[in-house]
Amino acid sequence: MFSKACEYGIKASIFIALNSYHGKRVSLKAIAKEVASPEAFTAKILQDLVRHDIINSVKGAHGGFEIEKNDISSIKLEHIVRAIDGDKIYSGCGLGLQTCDENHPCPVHDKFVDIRNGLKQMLETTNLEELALDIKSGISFLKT
Amino acid sequence: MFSKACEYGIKASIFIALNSYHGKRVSLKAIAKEVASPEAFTAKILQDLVRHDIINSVKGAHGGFEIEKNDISSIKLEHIVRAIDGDKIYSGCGLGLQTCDENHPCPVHDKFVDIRNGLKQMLETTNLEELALDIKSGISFLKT
DNA sequence: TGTATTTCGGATAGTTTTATCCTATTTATA
DNA sequence: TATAAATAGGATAAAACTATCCGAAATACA
Repeated sequence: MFSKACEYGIKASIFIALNSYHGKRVSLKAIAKEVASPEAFTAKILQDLVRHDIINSVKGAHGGFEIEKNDISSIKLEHIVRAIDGDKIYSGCGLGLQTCDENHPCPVHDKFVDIRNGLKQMLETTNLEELALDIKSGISFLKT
Repeated sequence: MFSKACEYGIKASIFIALNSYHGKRVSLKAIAKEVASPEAFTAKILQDLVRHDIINSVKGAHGGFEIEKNDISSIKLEHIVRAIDGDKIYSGCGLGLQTCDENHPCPVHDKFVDIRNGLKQMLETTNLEELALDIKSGISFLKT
């Protein structure tokens, strides 16, 4: 469903949010360890998220990544997915037709639209705060 | 959502079904043209579908691909997707966790399960006959 | 100021997916 | 039987995705 890059990006963002909530900045190394992702690859993804203004980075000693406390609840999964995977999930026909709409639908257009709208809805309404809180309270997990 | 291979496989199967409905066998060349897919790559995918007993092939002059008329309505999209992409869509965690279930869920487990169940439901209930009939009546299209 | 720490960014490598090419094999028909 | 038409299948190439490496730049702190 999501690319590996996107999976890592989402998990990393949750972990950063969780720590930023307590005013703690986290390093790449700590992130990669906590979300079980390859460090160098994760670095690339975080750079991407920084460029898209979803997370902040601080270089140098005691540097690391963080998220503006006030932003945590307004960052939706959608923003992360768009930053990393682009519009792929949103646009485009389920069967790869160049133009696929009500007037010229592919064979599964209607059925596919329903499912994608569900995914869209989910990504647009799920924010980092709720996901981070679930981790904090031990309801959900970032690895294993 | 689906791999290219899967997209081509579904469209090809619909086109074959459409023709088998009228007792017409179709060639690889005709299929690739009608579904706008690369010929050689499509050949590999069709071989796969033949091996999985979803479509039949006939070698030699006047050969081609066909589907048992009686099977057209019982072949679900699920069968095609499974043959080509395997269990990928069904199994596995949305965020790539090795174990992700009710007891040890990833942060998006519940939300993800809902969406995947929708997809699953769609693939399990959609059969080749209805899709082929929509093409036949000009309601939907296989290319462009 | 020097050093350790840490992100940034370019280059490169490995893996999977997508796509092509060529030969072998099978079959209908003249 | 010879020939043309098709699929089968192995080898290979191209592209995309995943992953690693290393030097540069920035920063805190002794």
